[in-house]
Amino acid sequence: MAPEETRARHAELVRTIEHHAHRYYVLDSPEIEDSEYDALFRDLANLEELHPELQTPDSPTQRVGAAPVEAFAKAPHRTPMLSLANAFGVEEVEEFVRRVERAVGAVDAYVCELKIDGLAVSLSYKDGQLLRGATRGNGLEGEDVTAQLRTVRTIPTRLLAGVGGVPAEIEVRGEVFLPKSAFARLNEDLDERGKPRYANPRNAAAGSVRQLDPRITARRGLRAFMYAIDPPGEAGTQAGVLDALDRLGLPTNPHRRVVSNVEAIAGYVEEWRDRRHDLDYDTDGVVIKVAPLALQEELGAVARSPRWAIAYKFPPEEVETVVLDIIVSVGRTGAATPVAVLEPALVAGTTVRRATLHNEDEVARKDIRIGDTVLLHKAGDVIPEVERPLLEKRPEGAAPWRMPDRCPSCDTELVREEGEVVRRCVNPLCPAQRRERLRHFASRASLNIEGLGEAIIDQLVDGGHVAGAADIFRLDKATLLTLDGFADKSADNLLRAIDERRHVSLGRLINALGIRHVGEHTAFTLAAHFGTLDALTAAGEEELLAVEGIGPVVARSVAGWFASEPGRELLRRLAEVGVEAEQTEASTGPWTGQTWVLTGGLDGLTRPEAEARIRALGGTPGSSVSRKTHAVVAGAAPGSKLEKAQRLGVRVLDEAQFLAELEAAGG
DNA sequence: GCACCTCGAGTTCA
DNA sequence: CTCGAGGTGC
Repeated sequence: MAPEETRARHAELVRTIEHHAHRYYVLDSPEIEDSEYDALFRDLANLEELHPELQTPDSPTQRVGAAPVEAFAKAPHRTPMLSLANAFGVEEVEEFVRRVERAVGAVDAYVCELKIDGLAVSLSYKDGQLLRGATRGNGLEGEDVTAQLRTVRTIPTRLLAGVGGVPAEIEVRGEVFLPKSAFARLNEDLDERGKPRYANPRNAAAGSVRQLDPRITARRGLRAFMYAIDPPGEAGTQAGVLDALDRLGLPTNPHRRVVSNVEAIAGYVEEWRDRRHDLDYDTDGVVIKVAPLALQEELGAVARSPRWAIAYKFPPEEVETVVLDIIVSVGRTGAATPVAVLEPALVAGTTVRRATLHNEDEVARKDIRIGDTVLLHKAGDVIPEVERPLLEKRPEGAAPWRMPDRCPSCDTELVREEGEVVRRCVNPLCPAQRRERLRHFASRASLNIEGLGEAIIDQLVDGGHVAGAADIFRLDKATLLTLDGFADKSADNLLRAIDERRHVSLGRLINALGIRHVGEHTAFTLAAHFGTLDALTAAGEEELLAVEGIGPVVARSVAGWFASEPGRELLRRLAEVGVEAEQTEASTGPWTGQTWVLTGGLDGLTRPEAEARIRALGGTPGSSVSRKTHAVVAGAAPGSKLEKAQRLGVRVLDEAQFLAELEAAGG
């Protein structure tokens, strides 16, 4: 290559890389894959290696590769980095607005910004060049992490020159964070190398910035959003500050909003309470700032926080709480499950009092003891999960938990079968099991008797009105009226709901019987194969084994149930009260053989509706993603299934595309 | 015999 | 959602 060509190629690479980096931080919209970016980057590095004279201090390649340092130098802040006062409810935000407006009169503009859960930093630029990067530290003095922050792709080493040129000397402040996706990759990598994981993205970001070797920082994939600038220059409001940062090529968060009253602030908070889960970074709240900088100055600061801003904190997703007790609940199959009774704690918007501990091995593995202070979070934002005990807070004398030997409900011995993890109560007459079987019988996937919920079943059992499933169909109005909260109308409604279920689909009825190893899916498979309850009753183990998806364990369980005295008795009594199965036919359609998996919330239709429409076309609604999954429909706030689908290369549709495909298929 | 997919069972709160 | 375990295919 001729020297001028080389020079031109070098300049082009630098321009392209800076352009893409700019898309990343100003617009938060990557145009290209990381791998493509990395390839461009390698080209540039190779070129500079061959032609060192082309390399300048602000070349993108100079972001990485600085030598490790021994320790961090102290970095005093020119003006203190304040922290914000917190508001834990919307009322406290209202209070803040009142306080502000009492002091300076009506305010017509507030800026709402997402509060990024990362690490506060300050960047100093001189004549447009990144001079120093520092952590917040104690607010007065932080640590000099210039070499580390230089590796953050979205932090420009050189500011863009706008219309007015680049300010001679400025300091900007913001938050450095690790995207959730990069966090997941990092932990996977640490696992592989047998190193301890980071507990959350914030810790990982802090740990990555505080790497003495910036080359390690460079590999972590940190990003940043800036929100303050000093001096503000022409900007007259906080919104103007953010725009000015954009113009300089500094990364800002795009999801900000200027509002004029407290209702609109509450609206922003409400909107992002859920939407934030769709972002690839953690947010722990919303920062509300009085927009005009003149008013900010007038309001000033008290102690260590400004009076013109407040941080609204979302309810925490992870909290500490105390295990008051570990009780054992008995399911319909007799399975004894340990459940932690907790000091009520607010997590992700709800008060949690209990959390399953799955089984005794799990309790032992996590070593959870009564009296322990534990870390509690919500798996998939719904199911509370005890993560781990905080050993440093363990009370003296707390003993390891032991599974009881006897059923808490009927005092029968609990048996743990060879090779199984669960212990079971083997008494078929156990009251706890009987109650759970009734709940299962009436539940949504079984007979779906509307209005016959757990509380009412408990009352019916406790009052001696119902012992077995068939007794439900013998209930009369006088009995119902003796129950709590039942009046004329509610009693009639429940009786009608029960009566409607004397005719149900065979699949539902089989599921309702509560045969071990037979759930919703297998029940419908059996219904489709045998067609009638009589045919299924007559089927032997061999005949069952021939059914696709039925193996020896299930075949034995089904045949055994229909041959057993309690099984035959239940069938006899159900027939007596007029419960009959309807013939069911397997539906086939354009989607036969396709498994569709739904994740996240749908807008236009409910989950059961969506599943019904998939079935109507012959498809199968699935619950977990594998390579064989036909497609994944990702609604709002999709869970881990989306990630898995992407990893396996399974097609992902949004709700609109899903509806379009449904219509196209004739459903 | 193993890997991978599916399914069952248990659980939380409003 | 998670865990364990049954079923199937290589």
